[in-house]
Amino acid sequence: MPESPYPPTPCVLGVAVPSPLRRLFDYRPCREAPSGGWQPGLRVRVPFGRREVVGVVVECRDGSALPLSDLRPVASCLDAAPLPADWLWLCRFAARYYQHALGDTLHQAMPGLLRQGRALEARTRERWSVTAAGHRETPSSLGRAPRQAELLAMLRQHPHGLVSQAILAQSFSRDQLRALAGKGLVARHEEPLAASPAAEGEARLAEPALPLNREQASALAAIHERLDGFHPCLLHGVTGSGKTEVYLQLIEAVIARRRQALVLVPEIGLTPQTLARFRRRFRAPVVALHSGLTDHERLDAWEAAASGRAPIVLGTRSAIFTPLAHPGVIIVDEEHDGSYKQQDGLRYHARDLAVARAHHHRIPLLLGSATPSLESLQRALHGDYRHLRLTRRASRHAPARLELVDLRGRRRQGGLIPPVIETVRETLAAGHQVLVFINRRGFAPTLACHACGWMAECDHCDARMTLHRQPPLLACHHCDRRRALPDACPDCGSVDLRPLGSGTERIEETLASLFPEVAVHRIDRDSTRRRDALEQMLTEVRRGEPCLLVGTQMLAKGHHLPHVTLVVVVNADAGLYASDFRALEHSAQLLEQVAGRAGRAAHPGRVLVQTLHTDDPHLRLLAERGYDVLAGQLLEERRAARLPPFRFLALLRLEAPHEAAVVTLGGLAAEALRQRIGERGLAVDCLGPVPAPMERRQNRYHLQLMLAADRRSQLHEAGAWLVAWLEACPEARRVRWSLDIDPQTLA
DNA sequence: AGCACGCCGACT
DNA sequence: GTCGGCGTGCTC
Repeated sequence: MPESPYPPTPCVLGVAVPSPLRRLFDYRPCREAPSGGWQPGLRVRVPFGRREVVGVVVECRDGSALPLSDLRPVASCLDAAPLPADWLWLCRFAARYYQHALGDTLHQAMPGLLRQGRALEARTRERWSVTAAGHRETPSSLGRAPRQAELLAMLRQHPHGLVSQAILAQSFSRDQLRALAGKGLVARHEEPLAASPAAEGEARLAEPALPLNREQASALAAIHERLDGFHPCLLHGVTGSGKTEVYLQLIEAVIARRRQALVLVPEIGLTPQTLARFRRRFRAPVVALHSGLTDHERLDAWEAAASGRAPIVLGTRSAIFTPLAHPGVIIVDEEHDGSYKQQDGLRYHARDLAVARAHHHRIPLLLGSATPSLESLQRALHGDYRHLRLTRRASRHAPARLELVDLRGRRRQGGLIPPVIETVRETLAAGHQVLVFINRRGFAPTLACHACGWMAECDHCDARMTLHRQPPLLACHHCDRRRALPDACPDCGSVDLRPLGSGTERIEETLASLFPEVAVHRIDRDSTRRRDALEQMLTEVRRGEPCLLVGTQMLAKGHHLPHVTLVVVVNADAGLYASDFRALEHSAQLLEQVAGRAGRAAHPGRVLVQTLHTDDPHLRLLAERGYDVLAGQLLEERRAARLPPFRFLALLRLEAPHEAAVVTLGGLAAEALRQRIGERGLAVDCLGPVPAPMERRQNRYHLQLMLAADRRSQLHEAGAWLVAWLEACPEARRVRWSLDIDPQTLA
């Protein structure tokens, strides 16, 4: 039998197709095989039902469970080479771990243009700069080529080179460039189109590294000595202890080894300032991935990272899916931040995927936080992660202690009690700035009738509507419903309608009337809706004039506010007494973050925390001994209560317009699952079904079923079985359901 | 998720 | 007589 002259062609391609169906679809290859043969990772256009979609080849097999004659052929192959293997690996891992459809996972992890079937091509620009030889060269030696001499002279004016476009615009030619390059006088560099366009024109000089204190140096050394191999570290450093400087010097070491650094920051952390700090620091391009990019920019960034041309990639949650040709380190800043968890679709946690990815690549992983999540802290204490601590602040001052202020029986003015207002007055008089923190936007949490007790409620949710004044309306923060303010109580007709409680707008109003002589800046989602509004306000504030800042957690996280010396927390209780088992952890993190805004520069700071529960043991522990001690205590409580991180959870959420459908399905699913758990002898607890904390949301009923297990593998098995059962269950077709692995909140 | 098929209500 | 509501079923 003569050997076939063609590369072996599999009979069947297992293709992941963008759909919630958790299985592959088999196709026959099309006539023209891609040059490298059929391989996993190639995008294909395939007929699917009555339409054509872009899928990804995941398996190349000899046969199919279906008769080959039933298979439809691939319409066309869209790639010459497969999409990056590390990307494909991560998507497959995430789909398996989060029990999500692979086709859907791949689809959402791909830049939009690739989803649409666009070709993946390297889009770069060339930069030309003078070589050492070019600097020594005397222009006269180019006597017979005056244009080349002029070109060389021009390039000498630009120490960091010029992009081809700029050179050609000066009516020099590509031949002249090539001629100089041929003589070794200039050199050509290719750089990603997506990187650092802001640096164009401005001096591309790297800013020098800052000197490290002993703790920073030893943290850096600990990572530096093991740049090869999986090496997870928790960089646990108080606010202002210089975590970022450690990141920057680590990145420097990584890119010096020609490897890439992937840096994740929380959603509100990727500010122009952060980006500018990275770009100033490195001569190498910094590629940023954020929501403001166009589809083309996003694809360019992806390609630059995948090809290895982007040494530093900085992005939010979804950036964990950026392919890397030469991964060198993954850094997750503020690793405890809730924005790393995707709350719909593929419900992944970017920090957890970062751990998996670093392990896969055998590279170091750095998780940084002043207030680590209990998950990461436990792993560090247990020795799974190296625990690197930074306890010293760069400023002379010790971190401000929380001072608990008793709200009981005190008259409040816009939420603040007289002694607190007095302290605000003194601080402003001393020429400093004050930050007032309240985690509620709007004017007041609701509008109430003083005659009959009626409160404004949302028609679509089990929730009160928030009163806004700018513009005046009632808004539901759980759905997008808005209503005009009623003139009278809809129940009793009384006109005595009053705001109940305080939000940012009301505090702003009160403070403006109490302190007419200083500016009051409100910073929340409503006031910063306009792009750059936040940056403008912060720039104004950093000028240092005495002023009042009123804001939600937007203001609490990360921003450097050197002139703030007093922080007031209007009400610490809201978060402390929520039903969610992570409520305490999250409010402690938030309080510590807010407190960290006080006194970062020349002056020491104070933090006043108003509460009705000055005797609350957790709050006192936080105030008296700080986050770390409280976190230790919380870990013990979690251990005793058999909650994460000592146990693993998965939450099945069910939702439908009609309550009956959800309740029926919830009951059936729980029953079926319990039976299965029994049959398989799994140590998995199935709790519920119970109504979700807010049963009705956007006019849909929400129910949930909790799975808990000591062992991940058993939780995974139970979850996988439940998902398969639901997919086959006819009653589940009219109910929207999703399984949330490692749920962050129970809402 | 799409997308079509299919069987019942108020309109040019 | 049709346009269109969303229930049900299917996608290699």
